[in-house]
Amino acid sequence: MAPHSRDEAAAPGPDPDDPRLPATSWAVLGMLAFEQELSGYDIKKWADWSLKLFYWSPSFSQIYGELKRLERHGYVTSRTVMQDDVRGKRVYAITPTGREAVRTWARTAPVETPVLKHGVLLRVWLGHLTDPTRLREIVAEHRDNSERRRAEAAVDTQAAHNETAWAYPEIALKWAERYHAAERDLADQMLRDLDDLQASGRATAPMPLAAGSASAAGAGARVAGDEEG
Amino acid sequence: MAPHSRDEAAAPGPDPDDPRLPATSWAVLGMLAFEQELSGYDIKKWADWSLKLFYWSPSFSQIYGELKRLERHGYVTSRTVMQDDVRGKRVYAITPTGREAVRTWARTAPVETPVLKHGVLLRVWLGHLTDPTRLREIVAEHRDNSERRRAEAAVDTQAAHNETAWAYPEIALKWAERYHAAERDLADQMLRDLDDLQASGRATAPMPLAAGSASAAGAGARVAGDEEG
DNA sequence: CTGGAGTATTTCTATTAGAAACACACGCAG
DNA sequence: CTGCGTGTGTTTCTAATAGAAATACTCCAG
Repeated sequence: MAPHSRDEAAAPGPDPDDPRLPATSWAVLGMLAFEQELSGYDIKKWADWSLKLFYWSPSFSQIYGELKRLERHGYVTSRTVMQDDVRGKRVYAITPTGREAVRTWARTAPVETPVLKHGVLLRVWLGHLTDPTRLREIVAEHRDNSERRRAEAAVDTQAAHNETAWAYPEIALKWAERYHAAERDLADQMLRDLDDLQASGRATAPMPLAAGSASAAGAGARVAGDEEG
Repeated sequence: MAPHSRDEAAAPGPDPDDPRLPATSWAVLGMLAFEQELSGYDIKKWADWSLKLFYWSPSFSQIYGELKRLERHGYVTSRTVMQDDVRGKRVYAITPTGREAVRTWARTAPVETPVLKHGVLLRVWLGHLTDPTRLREIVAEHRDNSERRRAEAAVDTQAAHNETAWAYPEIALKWAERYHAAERDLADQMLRDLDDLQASGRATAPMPLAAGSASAAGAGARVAGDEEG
């Protein structure tokens, strides 16, 4: 087995510095840092509402799991509040230790590459597999979706603007608004590129199925060119 | 147990339609659709080189796993080629069935939301946890990284332009070039927003640790406001 | 001949996505 | 009043994914 992995169930108390928690932990702890008791359900809804515009919303399973882990670390405490006589829910609040930890993370974590997985672009990249009309439809739909998300972000930006103390979320949401506007415009430009390709007649036959496609896969794939035994 | 889950080790032959494979499977199969025998290693290198600019590059473990699954489905075949007398490698080639399957996927798969996980934005959103100078540094570093990726994409776009038959990858790479340029410009705009916030004096004290932060978490968090038992 | 870089693949663990199951409350249509 | 859908709130399960590391062998430089 590994030397001791990166255990975290060892001591009951909080860790000395910040243990290397995944980004989602910090996101959850960060939400709690806005001074408010929140249940797992609250966090999920809030994330869906606003965080998802620039940071993929975590699943229920993960949120509840993270909350338990954060509690083990002493970063949050929880209590059960009753809503009617039988039903209760567990709400979490950040501790001073947790606040310190999330501050340290925000200050010192390395600047990482944003994760982007753009299915539409993958399909454009593989454009020779689809007929041009359908491909155009796909990109057009993506453009419309981007505009929809832009509008959503604009509404949320307004909402944040009206609340004092939401200065930073407002800046992030403004960024999201511009980001999704850019996505929309990028889609439009790509639509034009696609049309130009059509007009130039080089489309739909990029990879002759038989015949001399020897140098086909070009630069990236030439690696497989010197084998045979 | 579930009715029959979505088994895929059932029949040895290829599936009737397209079994619901994850996106990564299609990405791998799509690369093989460029007519070329490729090893797992080749695919990884190629993905790192170009796909990662718009579609997060899969890990070795996943690529090798996907190749085995694709072979079980009859979408690819493999053979071992010798490079010297002892060392060999396994290269994969797409089958007609596989080509048909990836075509069907490209044509019919729903247009899905791109996955974005932007750590930098998360930290801006939580800006009140960091001192403004450090936050500015983080965003500035992100801007520089974006410009670097933009330049990378520009080089690759050129390379694709010179190869015939790379029309669609070229369009995708052109998109990537503009995308990362947009990211760079968005970071610059956000830097200005951050400076404005500083100038207006509303920074660093958005969340009074004590005192009347009753309505603090605002719109999204008001959910926890009507409890107590 | 030792060390590092590149090729090539496998194994392991932790993180993450997503669906589903469960449980209860509330309002509304039949 | 009975069932049905919707919303709250949480847990459990499976599969997908990221990332590091182990293995192993080659070639080249010092």
